[in-house]
Amino acid sequence: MMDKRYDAKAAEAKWYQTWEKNGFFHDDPDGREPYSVVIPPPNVTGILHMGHALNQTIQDILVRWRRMQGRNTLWLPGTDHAGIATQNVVEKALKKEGKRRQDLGREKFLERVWEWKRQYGGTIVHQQRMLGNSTDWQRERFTFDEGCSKAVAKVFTQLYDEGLVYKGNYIVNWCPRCGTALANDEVEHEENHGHLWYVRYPVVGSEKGAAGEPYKDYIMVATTRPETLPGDTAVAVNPKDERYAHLVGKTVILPLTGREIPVISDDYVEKEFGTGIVKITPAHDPNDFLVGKRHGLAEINIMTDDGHMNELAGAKYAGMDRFKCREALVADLEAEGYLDHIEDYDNQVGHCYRCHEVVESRLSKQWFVKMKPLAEPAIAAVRSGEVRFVPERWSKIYFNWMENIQDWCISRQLWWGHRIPAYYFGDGEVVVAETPELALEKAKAIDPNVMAADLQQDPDVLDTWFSSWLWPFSTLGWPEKTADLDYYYPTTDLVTAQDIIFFWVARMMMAGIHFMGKPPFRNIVIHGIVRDAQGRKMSKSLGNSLDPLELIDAYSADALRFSIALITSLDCDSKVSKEKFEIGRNFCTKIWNAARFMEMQSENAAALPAGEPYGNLTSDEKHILWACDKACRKVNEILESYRVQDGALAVYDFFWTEICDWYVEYVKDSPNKSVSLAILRDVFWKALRLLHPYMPFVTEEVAHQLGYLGEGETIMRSEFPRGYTDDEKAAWGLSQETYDFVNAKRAAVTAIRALRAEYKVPPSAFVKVTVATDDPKAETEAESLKKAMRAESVAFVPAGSDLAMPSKITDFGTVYLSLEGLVDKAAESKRIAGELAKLAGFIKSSEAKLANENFVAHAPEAVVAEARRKLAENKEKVAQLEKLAKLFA
RNA sequence: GGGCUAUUAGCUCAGUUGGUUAGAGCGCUUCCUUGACAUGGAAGAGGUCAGUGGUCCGAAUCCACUAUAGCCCACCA
Repeated sequence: MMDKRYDAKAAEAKWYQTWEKNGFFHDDPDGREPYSVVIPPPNVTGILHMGHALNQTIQDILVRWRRMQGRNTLWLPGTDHAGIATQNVVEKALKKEGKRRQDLGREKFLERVWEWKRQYGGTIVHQQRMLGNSTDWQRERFTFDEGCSKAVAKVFTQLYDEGLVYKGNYIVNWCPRCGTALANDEVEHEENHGHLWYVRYPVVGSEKGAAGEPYKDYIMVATTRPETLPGDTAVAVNPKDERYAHLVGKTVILPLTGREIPVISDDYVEKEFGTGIVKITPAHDPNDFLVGKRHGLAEINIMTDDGHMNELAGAKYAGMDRFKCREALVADLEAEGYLDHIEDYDNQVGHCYRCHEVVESRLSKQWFVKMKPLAEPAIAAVRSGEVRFVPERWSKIYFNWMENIQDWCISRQLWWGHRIPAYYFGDGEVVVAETPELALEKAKAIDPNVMAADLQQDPDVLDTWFSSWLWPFSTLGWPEKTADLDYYYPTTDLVTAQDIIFFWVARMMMAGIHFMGKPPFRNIVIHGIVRDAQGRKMSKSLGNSLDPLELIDAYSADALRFSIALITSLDCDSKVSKEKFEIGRNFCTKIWNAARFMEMQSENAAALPAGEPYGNLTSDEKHILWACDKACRKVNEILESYRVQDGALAVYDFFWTEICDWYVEYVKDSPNKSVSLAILRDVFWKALRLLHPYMPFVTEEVAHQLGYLGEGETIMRSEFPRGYTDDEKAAWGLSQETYDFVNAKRAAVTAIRALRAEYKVPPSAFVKVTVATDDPKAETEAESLKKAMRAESVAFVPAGSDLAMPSKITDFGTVYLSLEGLVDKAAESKRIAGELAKLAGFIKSSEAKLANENFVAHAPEAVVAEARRKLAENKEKVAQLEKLAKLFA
């Protein structure tokens, strides 16, 4: 006996264990068509959030569906070592002990990180199991495991040998808190309410003025960053700016320092902005850096790597925090009469995407990847359609970025990450090799006397994304030639949110094509971001996050998954609130109760072999089989185009409306119960399998409870329903016509129920019903109509008959509710008048349409025919209603 | 500054190549507890599809402009 209530927690724990233990998530390469997906690896420091839940639910739906279709399926899980994020977490822990990473030293610190990973790194991996992910845990990978690390070293070396990796002294984004360089896209720009300081730079040779105005002749410079002033090596004007043409070539005095700097002209300067004169600080601004290169200016670095001023900023400011220095320096400028005035000014300021510290532009030696040569074939692969974005519009954004791609700064001044395989020796010689041994070989080729101990490995590590961009093939064994790599690469689908198209998707495209010769996936499926009910991004600081684990606890994983699928649109972001997950929970309950009904009825179900013709079927039986066939085809078709939401709707409607609301109600009073139940069993089993990708646990549990599956079997490897064959449909006498006939019958039932409600007939009361119709089939439905309408009797009279009783006109015929003296003539007359008015409107519009020659000539035949039919039908309805109206007048 | 997207019922959203009288869930109204299920059932109310103009026999759907909202990219100090 099934329990009255479904115990989701017990079922979910039990089935996940069973699936994993029996290896149901695992396939080995074979002769079948593969379907492979790699999971976007979450940070090893991460905890499961709604974004993961959305992303992974979509993937698991696709994966389970394909697996049930018989494809050899791989969904590869894993985590990302997340350089900065993880290092920050461990450093924070150290801080509590009053230590810094420098106190431990590199090796000890890395031991601590690995220790941390062993202890806490499994959190998210455990949480993913709660979702029901059918990921192949036997193939779980980590971006910092041995295999991935080999791949990283190999890739770096190869790119270096090809001249695509180079080291250069460039201005980079620098996070003073993390103490490392950041790539451009690791910087988040935020609106900042700041100021524009107007500072006077005296022209050399001008006379000293009165107090408060030290020099008579000066030029005025506007800046948002006064603290960088000690690093200025020029001021610049636009070459076309006539106001300042006379100044170019002259020299001005840098306030507070007394240093003399030239006035130069450069197109970069906007005449309209500020005063039209810019201070140039090549070591602390990316634009100024380029201007400096063009004009051969000195680069003066005035800051330390932790955001303090150094001695080059001047003795007074050395050691000062950069923002403290700004205040101090502005105060000094004012005191000395250099500050003209201050304006409020809003601009965008870059922040570290990890710790949110204000990013500093800073000159330093870093490693870069030349991206243009890698980007070109990656652009071509999408242009040619070899790789497809779903929805397609994301390709535009991809092209836009790829066509304006900048070189990628890949070195990070961290300890946690893949160490750069570059080795220095002798007098600035460098070799790059996959291992220290190979490096030594290369070094010996340059200088035979070099010993292993002479080689100094580059202290920096690589950007985390430098391992993630290899994920689709490094996880399959590359650079080894493995069977997995051969079979599962390229992967089929990549499912991810829009926010990592640049970080990750675009770079995987480049690496895949460059190292494997083929793009890493065929379809890139981009879904929206989960937002709160107000449309805000979910974040810890706002406290508006929903915790998927809490939702699973409250409603079950199936409920979470189904609700997410139902509210997800690939085209836009989804707003969610806790109540939305009740939909899934309620659906779960509905499935459970429908299953209980079947169990209770099971003794009535004769053992009819599935697939055999059932003999003479009633119209309701044909109807459910036809609806089931439609649902199966529809769901397959929908999932083929990744419309996970539409699939959920289709199966929800089929299960709830068709099976539960109508067919189960029919079965209760069916004249030949054993056949009706056998059909229900068949249809129910198909419905369970259609639902399984969305709600894996409850479907598995019910499938076993109802005996569809035996010990050791699983729904996740049973066949995904494709609908009935033409032979079956013919044998059972299914047709669109029968289907429509039953829909009409339902309309008649609904009409009587509405009349009962209007006339307040108690639900317990039996009524007399008369149906006016000429359809000879109608009479065969008398029994089922009686039950559904709760009628004492159903009589049939010819169409066009009119009785002085409340009635509604339906596709089935006109249904009359016999009330024997209870008829409210006035109310009925009013209702009829209302209906007539409505019909008059319809008739008018369809007459106008049919009178239009162009409509008849251009519209598809079916549409015109339908319009004609509808018009005739409405006219008939009007005639009938007018007769009735007289009776109630 | 450049690019993208959205605007449909009180709320959240569907609406597949333009084609009958625009749908769902939640919420709301009325009624219904010995019935598989009140986490349920039945019947309802509720929309000039943001606005204006255009193309077309026909527009929620295609085009243009306007309004509003949001996102992404970008070096205006």
